[in-house]
Amino acid sequence: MSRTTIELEPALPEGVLQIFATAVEDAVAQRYPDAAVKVGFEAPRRPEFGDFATNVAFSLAKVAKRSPQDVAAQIVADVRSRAPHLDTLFSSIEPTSGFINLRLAPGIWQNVVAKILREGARFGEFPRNGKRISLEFGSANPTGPLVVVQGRSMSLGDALAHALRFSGYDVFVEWIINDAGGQLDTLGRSLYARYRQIYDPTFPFPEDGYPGDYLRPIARDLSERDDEKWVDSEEAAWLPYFATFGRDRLVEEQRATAERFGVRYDLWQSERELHESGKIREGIDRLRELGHTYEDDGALFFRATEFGDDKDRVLIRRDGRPTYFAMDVTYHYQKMLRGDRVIDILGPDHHGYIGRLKGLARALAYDPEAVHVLIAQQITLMRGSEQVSMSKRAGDIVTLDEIVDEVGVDAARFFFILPSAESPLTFDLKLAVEQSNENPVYYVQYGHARIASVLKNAAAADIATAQQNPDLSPLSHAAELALMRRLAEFPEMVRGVAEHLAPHRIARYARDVAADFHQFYTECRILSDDAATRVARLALCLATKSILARALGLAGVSAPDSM
RNA sequence: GCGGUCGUAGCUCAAUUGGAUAGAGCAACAGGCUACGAACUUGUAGGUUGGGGGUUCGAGUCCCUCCGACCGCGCCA
Repeated sequence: MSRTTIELEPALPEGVLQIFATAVEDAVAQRYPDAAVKVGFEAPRRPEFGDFATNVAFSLAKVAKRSPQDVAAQIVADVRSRAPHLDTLFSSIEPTSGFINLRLAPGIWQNVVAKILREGARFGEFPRNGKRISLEFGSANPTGPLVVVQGRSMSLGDALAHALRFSGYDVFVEWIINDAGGQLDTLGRSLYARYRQIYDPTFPFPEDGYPGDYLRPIARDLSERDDEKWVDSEEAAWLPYFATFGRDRLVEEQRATAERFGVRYDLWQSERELHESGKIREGIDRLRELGHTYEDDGALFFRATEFGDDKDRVLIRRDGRPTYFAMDVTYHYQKMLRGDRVIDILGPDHHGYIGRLKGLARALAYDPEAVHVLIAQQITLMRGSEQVSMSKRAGDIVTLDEIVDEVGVDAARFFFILPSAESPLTFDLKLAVEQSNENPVYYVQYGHARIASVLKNAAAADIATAQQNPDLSPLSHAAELALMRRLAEFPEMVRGVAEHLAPHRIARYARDVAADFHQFYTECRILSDDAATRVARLALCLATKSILARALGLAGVSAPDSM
């Protein structure tokens, strides 16, 4: 395909497939007037079957009373005779065992490269669709440092947030601070014990207190500020003070860890604030208005059994205090008010909650299908072949900060989103520390750095031409076609992440792009003696670099020019 | 006991939501730099997708049933 043809007729894969689909529909309407078919395309798993395939012949086989193989062959023959110009758009159209396999002409893929170069970071971005999403992830109790589970939750959540924004949604990212109820008292008592131990090392630590050493520096700061002021006072006097002081410090540290991890939130919602501001009533009142509550034995119940739960749930205790569930009702009610969809990423111990939250959505007259709960499954930390103990009760926690110290943000974030959220993850610290090539982030980053290195060796004039006005027609080598085809998948990949809430696809896609580039690099000399080839390949490098950086960026991983 | 999630190569995980001969990485073995970064690449080997049954042109995917693992089931948070 000549260059002028490309400019006059910027045929992109989606458009070309649409043309083919229309041709097939016309042919089918002619031959089988009663059959209503929708022509869909999929990417075959095996590359020798081409770029795309359609399975229309299978659904027609019954109506046609013929084998799918015959139907497919007939359709291809019909389409060929009716639309001979298709030969300029496809390099092959073949019926194979019932499927119709399609291979696009190289010029179509070259057009995608040109589009990437033209649009840069905006390539594949969807227009704003006006839909709002409330997305919560990472949330932890304010009673200790963030650990590896929150690391995974944040990696998944932040990548998902990026993909959703890129797909046109307005995403509101939030964190709930569980700072109400008894656990904050436990925090206060634990912190108080650490404080007293500064003056008297034999001072007993509470049986159910939060072990580990992380409260000691906070206690030290407290003693520097207040000296021995609290040593002789009553618990009623010091408990609220210590609990609040501890919470503030720990939330501050959690926020710092999140920022270091590259994650920013639109809202840090304090549970206690929901209570104190009276907002806690709103969700409960809403349920009451809708007639889904009743009083029994002095307590207020939610009729959860009418919404699929196995038991009615208490909202207000006999003593008048609202339960955790009441807070959750209110919090989710607010999320439903500010989002057309609500997405929670929860820990593995909360998956009993999925049904309850969907039931709650129905009770609140909100579409349960618009509520999504993603469970970030368990992580097993290993050091070589030895499992790292992470018992919170025993106090031997491994903090997220320690992990980042060891392996860096890039490796941690990439590793955390590599498996799907529902799949348990085994994370070997020893291998990550060794920066062994088992850690796939280096593979992808190396691809990016390798391109940067080639560009450094290229002439500035060649790069300028490649960026601004390249003739891409020399790109026809198998490795070049495979790479171009991969780059073209980017928008569809991001859409898939958003639609299926599957951020792990970002990491796998980035790896695939890198693999296709490395193969291209091995098989094709970029800085060729032939000027036309050289400029075209430099253009392909620029497009690849842009897509790699974009994919890594979605995952929150840096794209270095050298490493 | 009830409910949820899951079970795929020796290990860690995919599989475009029902498509063709189930794919990658690591580990193992055998190859590839006098040229742009070998942190790369080519090939070989590795499987009854936990077992069995069903639905249909077609099942890792959907239904039933066993086996096994993890987890939830409080007027705790």
